[in-house]
Amino acid sequence: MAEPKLKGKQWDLAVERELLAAWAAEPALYAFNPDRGPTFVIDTPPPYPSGDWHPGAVVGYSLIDMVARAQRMLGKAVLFPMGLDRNGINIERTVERKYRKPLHEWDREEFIAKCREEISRIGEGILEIARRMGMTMDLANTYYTDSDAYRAYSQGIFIDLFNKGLFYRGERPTFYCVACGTPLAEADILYEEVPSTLAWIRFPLEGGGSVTIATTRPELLPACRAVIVHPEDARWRDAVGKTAKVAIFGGAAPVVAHPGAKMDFGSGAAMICSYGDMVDVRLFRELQLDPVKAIDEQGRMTKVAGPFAGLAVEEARAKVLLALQAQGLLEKTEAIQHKTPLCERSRTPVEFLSQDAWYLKQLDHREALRRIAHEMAFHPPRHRQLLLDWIDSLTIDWPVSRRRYYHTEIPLWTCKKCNLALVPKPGKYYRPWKDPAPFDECPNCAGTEFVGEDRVFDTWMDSSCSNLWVSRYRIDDGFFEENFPVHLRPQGREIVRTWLYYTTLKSYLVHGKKPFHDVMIHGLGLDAHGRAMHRTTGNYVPADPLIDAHGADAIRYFGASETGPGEDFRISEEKIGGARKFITKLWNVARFISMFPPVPAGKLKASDEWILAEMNVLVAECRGAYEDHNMFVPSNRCREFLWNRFAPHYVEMVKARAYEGDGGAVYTLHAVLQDLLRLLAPIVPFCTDKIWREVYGGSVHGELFPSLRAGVREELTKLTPELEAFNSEVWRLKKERGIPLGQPLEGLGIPESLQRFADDLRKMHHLA
RNA sequence: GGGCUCGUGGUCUAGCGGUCAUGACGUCACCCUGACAUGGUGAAGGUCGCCGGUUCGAAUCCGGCCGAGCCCA
Repeated sequence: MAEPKLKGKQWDLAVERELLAAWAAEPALYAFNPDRGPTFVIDTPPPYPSGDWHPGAVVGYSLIDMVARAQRMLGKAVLFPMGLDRNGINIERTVERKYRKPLHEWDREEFIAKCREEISRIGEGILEIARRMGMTMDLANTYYTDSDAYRAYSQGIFIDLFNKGLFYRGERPTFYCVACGTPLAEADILYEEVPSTLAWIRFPLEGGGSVTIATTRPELLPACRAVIVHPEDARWRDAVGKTAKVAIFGGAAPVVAHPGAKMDFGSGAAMICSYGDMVDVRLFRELQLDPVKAIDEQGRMTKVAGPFAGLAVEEARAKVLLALQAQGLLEKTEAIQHKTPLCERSRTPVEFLSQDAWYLKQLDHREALRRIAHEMAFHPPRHRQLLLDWIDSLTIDWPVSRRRYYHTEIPLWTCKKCNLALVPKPGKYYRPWKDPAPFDECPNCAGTEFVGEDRVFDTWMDSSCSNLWVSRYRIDDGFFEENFPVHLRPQGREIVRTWLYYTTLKSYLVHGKKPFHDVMIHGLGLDAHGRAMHRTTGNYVPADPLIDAHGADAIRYFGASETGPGEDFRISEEKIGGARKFITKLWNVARFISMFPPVPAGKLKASDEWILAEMNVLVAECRGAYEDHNMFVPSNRCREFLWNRFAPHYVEMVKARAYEGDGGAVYTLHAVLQDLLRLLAPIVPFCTDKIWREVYGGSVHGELFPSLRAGVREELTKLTPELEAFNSEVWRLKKERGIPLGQPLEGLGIPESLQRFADDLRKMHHLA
């Protein structure tokens, strides 16, 4: 009896480790090689290291790796870089917590050194997981956004845009996080329902009567400059046009009819303060009111709060309520759930403060950005809307300056004499808070003394350069010209409003062009109940144990097959286990075929031609899907083909011929197996390669996808339903009559339409 | 309150104008058939969210409603 070349009846996870070692010795298979064919550049998301890796992220990056592998097998020269985004508040908070010392109490130099130490310690873990998962990014040349080279690059882009007049310095209300001690952009804000107290406060009206406003921020009373009511609100119609006296603090506040007032919220009347929320900001501008700073950068009340000056916001709120009560101006309080803007990092409520900040103009460019959003091909197309929605909802320019340390410095100096802001030449890494000014004299006033900017960039200023960096803008002009726009931006749905948006903005400002030809948006990894997985929610499962238990291929196959492109997926160990079973099935089919040494094509019988015709259908479908960066279709179609068609029908039909060494059957079995392995190689690179190595030698990862076989009679696929129904009928009859499958069945004729398969069918079923 | 997306057997998922609605996981029954019991075969299980409309014909197109999620106010 023939011996199978594949040993073992199951897919052995230890093989994955062996293959990793083998692959490490064959880097040329995955390296960027322009001679291979047309270039395909991928702008891989640089993950932020944080100890371990979220299983959803592991699946996301696996999908990206499948795209890269698929493009290689379509004949492209794939540039698949890898970066780590290591700038930012996350690592700073880690250091602050570890040493129990807030940022602004540190010596800057010392703090930066601690951050670097910490991030280097935890940064490599992600790369190790990527390697373990069989991902083929260029890990050996990983770039770091906190390297001098990358920071110099990011600064260089800033300097270009600065010289184009796209940045301005402004003192205007912005989102401000007291805990982080820095202004924030709209993208850094999240909204959550927070339990709070709605206070109904009576303001006396000049000339008699009163108006009752409802607010969750009574401590802002000293900054109240107006009261608004809805124009159609009958309750307050008489108050409109009069002047109210602000409770306790006694300022004058005109009562204005404005559609921004919500009739069904609280009393229907709202106070307008500088600044409680975005509505306040807008109305101050609209009604040309003079803002008052009631809260300072430390989150304490300023002197305008009189007796409450120096108190923290929360404390002031409680004391103001008590004072109101004492004066009989508090009508009632109500416990409500209030959507509160929080800082995404610290999860504390943000304030609106007037602060000096550097802004990048974005509102002026919305029309162009919308156009560009339409020029890029989205996969899936409907996710373009996520970007469009965000563009439409912007209300302020992008404040890019932050008062933090472990970030890219803003490369600016200000002339001491005339206050002009000066940028140096691009190309070097500048640290204006410690470097001497790179100027001799001010071009404006010939002043010779300069003050270095001590603020840093929002980290998205760095990451939004990634597509320029990987397409070698300013590094290799020829390469850049050929490969910009970059071919593909793959990323998660949750960072459309940040990474994708900011990259689009930057690329437009730098070049006026779209940043990418294609954008692939994958879904989020949720827990088994469909909720987002967070450490804080307690439903977090790290990726490592999943990989150890089920193997990289099973997780990859799960990720490819579980949901369609762009859909969220629930991390389910049961489903990952199901993926493992598919791999074992593939293994065993290959194990069977491996008993027969490959032969040149002999005379093909109808069954052989039939399965090759079906294979053509599968190849066409899979190639089309891979070109569209769709892993769902090939993973599922290949499974259906293998498990429901090839194995039960074709393999069983030709078993007898195979054992006789028939050239038609053996040739076809190998042809189909080879095609299947090639079609599945991007998704399950471990088991397909192991089988290929054992049975055919070499690596499947050096192969191209199969093409359509010429001379195949496509019309044979029309017989598929009938053929499979006939087999099913035989199995059912034998079961009904209690006849073992190996025993003959009497009195069943083969239908006329299937006569061409008669020999194979008779042997398969032992038909009499 | 507005915008977007989604609602298909217990769970997840395909189909997106045309014969008895796809597959997986799970369930039940039987079976070791010369690759596989991490297997095979068979079976049960669905008013395709609800209500209207277009059409000879709708899960599939249109409108409304209900529900879920995300984003914004």
